[in-house]
Amino acid sequence: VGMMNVLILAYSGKKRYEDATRAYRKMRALGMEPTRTTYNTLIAMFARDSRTREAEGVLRQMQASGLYPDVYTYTSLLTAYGRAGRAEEAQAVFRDMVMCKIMPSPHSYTSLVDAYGRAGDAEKAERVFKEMTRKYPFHLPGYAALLGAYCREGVMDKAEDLLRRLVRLATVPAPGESAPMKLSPAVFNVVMGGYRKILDLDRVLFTFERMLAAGVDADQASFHVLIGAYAACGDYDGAVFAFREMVEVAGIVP
RNA sequence: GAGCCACUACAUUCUG
Repeated sequence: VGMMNVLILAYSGKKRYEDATRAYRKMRALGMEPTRTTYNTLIAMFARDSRTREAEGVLRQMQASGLYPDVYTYTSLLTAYGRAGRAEEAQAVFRDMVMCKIMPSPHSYTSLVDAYGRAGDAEKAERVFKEMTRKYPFHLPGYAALLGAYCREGVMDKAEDLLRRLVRLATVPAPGESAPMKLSPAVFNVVMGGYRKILDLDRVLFTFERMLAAGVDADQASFHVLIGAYAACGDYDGAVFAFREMVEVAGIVP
């Protein structure tokens, strides 16, 4: 069973839905009992692609086999509805989770923040974010999700404020910690992406520099945004330059 | 019994 789970996980990572579900069916045909991990893996696979219908189907099979959803299951369902732009249903899942005494993890909060962000409701995204930071003050994906919400709405001043707070947070160790929090390139990438969308190349570059100044290394996504920003603004020399920088730093071409 | 870590779940670009 463990080996089948690994196989299904491998398929799900490559988005081979047919193969993954076939492996799952074969499992049952061979008389093996799928575990919670089996179901969770399948649900997550569909969730990432906003295939809520299929995710729900797997959930029902999971329940039919007597297994209860856990925090992984619920978080994937949050992701499924969130990515599908169905924030209210994500909220319903969240309530359900709490009612069933499953403690939402930082992942869960992030998915719900993201759900509201995608639905264009930055207000509610903010509310969930605040709730998250009460329990998990330093969960970077949660910050990135809210930054993304602001960027999608084009309220870059709010994104700036939040990013500034984050950079400030990272200059000083948290209470009880010896080292300051290490920021991820992703939080900068999100903001760069927001500026790219409104074709503000200066701010994209400024944010990029700020990331380096904060001691954070640009990753592949950073360069993709950067190159895309140059291109979108018609600066092809800049794009080529950024591309060369990327290769020189160790990036690879997708 | 407790604490770290790892596992199936979270955010940013592109690809599919």
